[in-house]
Amino acid sequence: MEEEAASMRAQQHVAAAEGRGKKKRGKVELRRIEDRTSRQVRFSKRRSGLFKKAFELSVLCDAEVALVVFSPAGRLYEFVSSNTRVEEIFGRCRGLPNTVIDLNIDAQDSRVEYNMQLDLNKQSTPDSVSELNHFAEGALELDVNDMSMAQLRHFEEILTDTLTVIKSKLMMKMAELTQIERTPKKNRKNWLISESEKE
Amino acid sequence: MEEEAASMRAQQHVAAAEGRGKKKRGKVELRRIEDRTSRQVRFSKRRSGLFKKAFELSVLCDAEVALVVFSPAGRLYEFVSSNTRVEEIFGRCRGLPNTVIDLNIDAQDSRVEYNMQLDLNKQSTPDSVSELNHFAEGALELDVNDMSMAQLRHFEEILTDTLTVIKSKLMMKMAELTQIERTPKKNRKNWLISESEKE
DNA sequence: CACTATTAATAATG
DNA sequence: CATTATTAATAGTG
Repeated sequence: MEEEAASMRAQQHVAAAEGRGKKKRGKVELRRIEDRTSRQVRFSKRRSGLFKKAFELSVLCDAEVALVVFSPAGRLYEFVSSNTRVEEIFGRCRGLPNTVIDLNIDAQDSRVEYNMQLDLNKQSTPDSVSELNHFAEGALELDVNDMSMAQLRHFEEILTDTLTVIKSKLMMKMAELTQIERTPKKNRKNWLISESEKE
Repeated sequence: MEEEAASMRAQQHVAAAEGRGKKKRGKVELRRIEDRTSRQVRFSKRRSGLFKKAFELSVLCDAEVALVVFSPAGRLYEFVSSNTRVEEIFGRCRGLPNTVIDLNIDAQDSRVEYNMQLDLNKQSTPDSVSELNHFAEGALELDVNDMSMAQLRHFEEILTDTLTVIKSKLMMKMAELTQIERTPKKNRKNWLISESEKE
């Protein structure tokens, strides 16, 4: 009775569309759930699972993950790993009135430590990156008229210096990693995004 | 080796996970995988699973799902359930300059206008200026040695972006002071401004 | 990359 | 909303 599962396992990525079977417990046909109540329940459960998976991927593999889900009711749920490029983009979603920022990580198992580390529900993350985010947001929305020329220049100077330091650190780190890296078959030169390639 | 495993499935709350060093099959500690090869493998597998889950959620619950994943190597994977508002957000993600935003004031980049529009609706206090200055000064003394590659890149991006804005504001201020102000430009396309929608 | 033993997710149920 | 029976995901391995 596992032949279906076996065949599905062969094509992991896209397919999963077969799902034809009896109404056993843990099995579900992959099509739109008609019953509204049931659909809502499934949505909540699966959304939690999906966000958890996204979180795990970001932690385990040090990947940058951004996930946005609009519920059928139009509610917005989002998850952004702490250090990602698209964070500021998703930040625009927060302006929506019906916005709900949700990160439902099960805090009852052994992953509590990491939840505390990456808890996005709390705004008081003592992370330097988060502080920088706040800092940047504030800078982006700062009224230019409230800053004098001197202030602006001072600000610019500080930012330039910091950026210089960051860039040098980046280059050192890159050189470090490329040196350690021992995979000849894959060209890992793309630290800047090139979305057209697949691996 | 596996003596403690199977029979009891009642325990769901595992608080302390650090003491157990057994390498069981389906179990993994939720922390960054150090081995690069292993991490890459895990990334591929879990990415597939995550995208599959996202796809299933979108189909089953008729939800709008948008998922973006940057691999540790910097490669971009994305999934968008349908053409929604989210899609244009992600479309913006592709177009985001990730290195240097070369913005000169003569070009009248939309970003500048975006910030100017914000200025009209917002009243900043002079306190925010000094606050930001303090923040920026503190940023200089951040220990970047402890930051990961992704953090550094993100940091760099934030700084670059902020610096660009500051520079443009400087130039605006200069232009304003020297009274070479131009005629107001026509309304350009909004730079990712989400209007309030609800259902 | 295919396979299998485990764990994790979750559909149905109380 | 908690529990349980199933299925699905996946960690380790050849």
